[in-house]
Amino acid sequence: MKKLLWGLADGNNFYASCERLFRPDLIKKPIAILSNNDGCIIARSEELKALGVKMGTPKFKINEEIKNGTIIPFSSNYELYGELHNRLMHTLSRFTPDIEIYSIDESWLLFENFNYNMTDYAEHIVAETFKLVGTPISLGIAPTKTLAKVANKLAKKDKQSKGAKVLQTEDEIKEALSVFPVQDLWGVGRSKFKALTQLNIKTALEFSQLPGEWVRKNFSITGFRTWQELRGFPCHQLLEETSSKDAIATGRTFGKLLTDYDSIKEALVNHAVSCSQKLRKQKSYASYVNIRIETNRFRDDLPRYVNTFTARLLQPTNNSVTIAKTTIEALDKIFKKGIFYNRCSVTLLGLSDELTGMQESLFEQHDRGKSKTLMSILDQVNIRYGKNTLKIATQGNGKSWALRNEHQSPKYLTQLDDFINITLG
DNA sequence: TCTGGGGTCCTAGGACCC
DNA sequence: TCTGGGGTCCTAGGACCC
Repeated sequence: MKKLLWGLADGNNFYASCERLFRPDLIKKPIAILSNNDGCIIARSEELKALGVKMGTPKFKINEEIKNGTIIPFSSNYELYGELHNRLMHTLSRFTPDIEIYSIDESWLLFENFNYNMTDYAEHIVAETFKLVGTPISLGIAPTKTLAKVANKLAKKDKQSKGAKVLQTEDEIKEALSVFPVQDLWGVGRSKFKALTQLNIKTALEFSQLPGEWVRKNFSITGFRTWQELRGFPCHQLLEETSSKDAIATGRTFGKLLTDYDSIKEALVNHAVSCSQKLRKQKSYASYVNIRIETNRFRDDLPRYVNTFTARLLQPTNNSVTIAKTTIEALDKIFKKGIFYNRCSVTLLGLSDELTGMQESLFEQHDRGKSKTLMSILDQVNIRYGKNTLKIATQGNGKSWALRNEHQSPKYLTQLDDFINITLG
């Protein structure tokens, strides 16, 4: 019989660790990574957590601490995190052939018939990764993905654990689940937690001991999968890296409230262009463009307006100009005057693969070659000389809606000008 | 003054067909 | 006056994730 074990490896306070890698002076200091627009906190160093600052805290609530130097803020620097992510994943793939990248700082590792002492091996992976990449990780290993998540949290919590935890025997699993809060389980969100609280279910073990039929009936298929995985039956597989996305979205909150049509149009066109680039990168075509415009949901003093519109493209395309044009048409359907907007987004839907034969309408056939050449030149220039070197006319200059990021660190690994110079004396 | 962004999966219900 | 039933496909919206 095959022996399968799942590992979940994830970066400890990943964004904060990335920033700190280039600023050793910040070791042991509370670091806050801010969302786009410097809106709220999306990652914290251990020291910031210790201060009791919660995830998602709006930045203005820590302005005082930033000013007096207690908390060090960073605007998010996705180029830096992305590059360190690449190095992390590359390094982890040395330890098993079966790896699934799950997010910017997490990956699943599948160990099939590994005859090592898994605790030793897990500790080895953690130590080697830190040595080679420089950012610390934790690793949890168990018979299913859900249990590996549990093991990973225990590895993080237990300071004696060397960053690794393996749950293998029935007794080990039972003991771990008996003290694991049910709301911390992967797949249990606010709504399931509320339902479980009403049943007086507090631990993962108690949840796993509910009757299966009852769980299936009351918690839908996703809840049932969690239940099964807790009992050691794998429901989640390893997902292939090649699978394309089903939707591609770009959206941003504006730097300030906007009322004028032109600024919103400009922002939407930029999002449309950015979506189109992502679309071409995964080599697919979109059939629908969905746009959304809305007011600030926290401003009770202003009228609330949220509206979306989905426009069908005449035929599947990945041409930035066509998608931008359709985006503007969609805006014209839902734009209202006299409204204070604070965010807009574009989502491309109905994505189809380049390779799985598309129906071409007769009169557009000869345009497709031209469009492909134009888009490929656009992409090449922008990859080589930086984002938005070459733009389409309606993209504008971004001044009216640009976001704020006042605390951006250098792009140490991806911008030549930002590389650190080391002078050997 | 100031509250992120990009995804996936599931279900209910409407539209449409025969 | 009487007005089926079952299937599929699509979409909107909820829940959850990082």
